[in-house]
Amino acid sequence: MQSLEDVLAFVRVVETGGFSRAAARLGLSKSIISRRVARLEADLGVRLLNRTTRGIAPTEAGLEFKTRCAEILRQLELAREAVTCREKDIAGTLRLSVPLSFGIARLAPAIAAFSEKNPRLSIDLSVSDRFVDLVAEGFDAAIRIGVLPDTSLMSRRLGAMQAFVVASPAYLARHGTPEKPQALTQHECLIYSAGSRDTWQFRSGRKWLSIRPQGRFRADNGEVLRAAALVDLGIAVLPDFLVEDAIANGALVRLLGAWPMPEASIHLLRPGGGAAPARLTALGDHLVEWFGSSGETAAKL
Amino acid sequence: MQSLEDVLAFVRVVETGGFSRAAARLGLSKSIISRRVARLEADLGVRLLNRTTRGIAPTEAGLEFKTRCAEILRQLELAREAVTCREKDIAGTLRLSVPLSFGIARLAPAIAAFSEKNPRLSIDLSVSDRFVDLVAEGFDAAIRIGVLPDTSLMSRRLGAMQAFVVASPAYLARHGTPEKPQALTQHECLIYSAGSRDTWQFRSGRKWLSIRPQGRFRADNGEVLRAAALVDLGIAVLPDFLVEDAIANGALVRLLGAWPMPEASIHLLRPGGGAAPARLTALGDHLVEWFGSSGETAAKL
DNA sequence: GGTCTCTGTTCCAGATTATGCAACAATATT
DNA sequence: AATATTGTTGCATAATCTGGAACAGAGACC
Repeated sequence: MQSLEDVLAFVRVVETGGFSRAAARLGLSKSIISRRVARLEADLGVRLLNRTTRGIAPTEAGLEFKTRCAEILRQLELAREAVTCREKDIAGTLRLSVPLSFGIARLAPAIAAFSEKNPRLSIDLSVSDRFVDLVAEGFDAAIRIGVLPDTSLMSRRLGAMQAFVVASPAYLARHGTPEKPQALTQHECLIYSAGSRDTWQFRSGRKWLSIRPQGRFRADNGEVLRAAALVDLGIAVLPDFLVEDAIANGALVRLLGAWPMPEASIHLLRPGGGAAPARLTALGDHLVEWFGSSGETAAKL
Repeated sequence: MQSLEDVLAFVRVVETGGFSRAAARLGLSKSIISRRVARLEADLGVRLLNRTTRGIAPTEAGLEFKTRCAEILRQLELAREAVTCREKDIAGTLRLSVPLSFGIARLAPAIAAFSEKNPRLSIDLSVSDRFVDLVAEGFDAAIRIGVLPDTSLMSRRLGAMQAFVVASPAYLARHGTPEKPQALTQHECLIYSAGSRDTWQFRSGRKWLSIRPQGRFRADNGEVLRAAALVDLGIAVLPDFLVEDAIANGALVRLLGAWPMPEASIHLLRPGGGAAPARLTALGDHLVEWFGSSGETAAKL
């Protein structure tokens, strides 16, 4: 395996017509250049240069090798430029994994707007509540809500999501309205079965209150729980983006407003270390801005 | 200036799918490979691979860089050939893809002998049952047994391999010895699950007899099937090179000798047209002679 | 002819880098 | 739970690289 430094030294010697000039060109001593070319000749088993004390002349083999290697060096530079320019360019393909309900309700418009702003970028969105292996499945990034699952991933906080306790007016008419969190244990609670926690958290002054919900209905999807609440089955804890409209139109009522629930952070996750590609940084910036304004909207409810 | 060693390490990592495999291929430790690729990424300022503890996946940039650099490495090899008159010389590097069990059991000694005869030649042997793309993965040639898969490759027949029906003496003592091929259906057959055929072929006079073997044990590797036969699990069809020793020492008995199975041809494949490089022609000559004499040996069993 | 300048080569000692082993954490498999 | 495999990193040793200096050969100039 020839060393590229040997090849470069040789090519420069032929181009400049001498070892000393090549050395000056490359900012090295002439002894290094002499040695590199000699090593290249030894590796190849071919004499590339005829030497006199007054200079050099390439052999026929040397001329051919120089021609080919100058092109190879050029191709290598093009390869380097291709990958470094790409990283600085908002182009190519961006593969994203996003949560199901959040992806449809909140992210689709955000990413559509981003895509419109960056027409040279293709976006491949995979919508799933399943935890994907970003590396093995070839994703550039994932958007995740709540607890971060894997510390080997690089994360950037995009904003927050607020959970509300809600029930239908008909349910409340029949069962009464809970006046404080502890009263929930006397109610039919609609339970999210994919959560990392089996308690509902409320802030009470400086403290956090944990309530273990009881109920006969469980589901691992927020939209299903919303549907259950809308048909009067019970009290649910649901993210803002799933209940904003129903609260606005009166189909659901927000409860226990004096006991706020914790916000869940929205994060952009990506594999590995080092600098993020430009297209990911741009997406992150765009989403921070998007959720920044949307987050304020939710807080006003 | 990227180092060619770094580039080569990276290209091999992508081709083999991992650092450890690339290290084995290049005969270096995995720590060197890890560091060379990391240095290449640092030099370029671009992440080329996403890493987990279980493996790697090239980034988009990584894929592009690999594609370009594989070509650059090839051009460099062509430059070398051009000046060393390699076409007429048995020197340089010969990259070969060979089947797993056959490569280990039969080819290694043949190629070791060839290498001894040609000390200026380096040999890079890749042992795999996977079908490789000779051109894309930079192989000079492949050795294949049986059906030829791709007519765009140039092939040269080196010899043949004979399959035998075998079982252990203990299995036969317990279950009896089949007197003709049809009796195999009453036996426990050990089935090769990676074959292109689910029948066993026997010559009966001028005709071919197909028997569909029945059995509870399947494997996609000949050595596994041999091991199963040695522990009395049943009757297997195995190539000569895997059972010669066991037949010679009585651990396995050859059955149904009067109904020969078809020979499988051994071929040397290489890409493209034109004249073969001298080193490939020499290898082919050497292997023809090697299998010629070995083929006779098998026929005597 | 003598001197100077330029060329490429090789020696030498110090600086720098490469190497493989081992340990480690993470993950998958049995 | 134990084992195997993956890729990363620390460490000590070995190997290689580097530039300056010395050298020989050649040409230009006075």
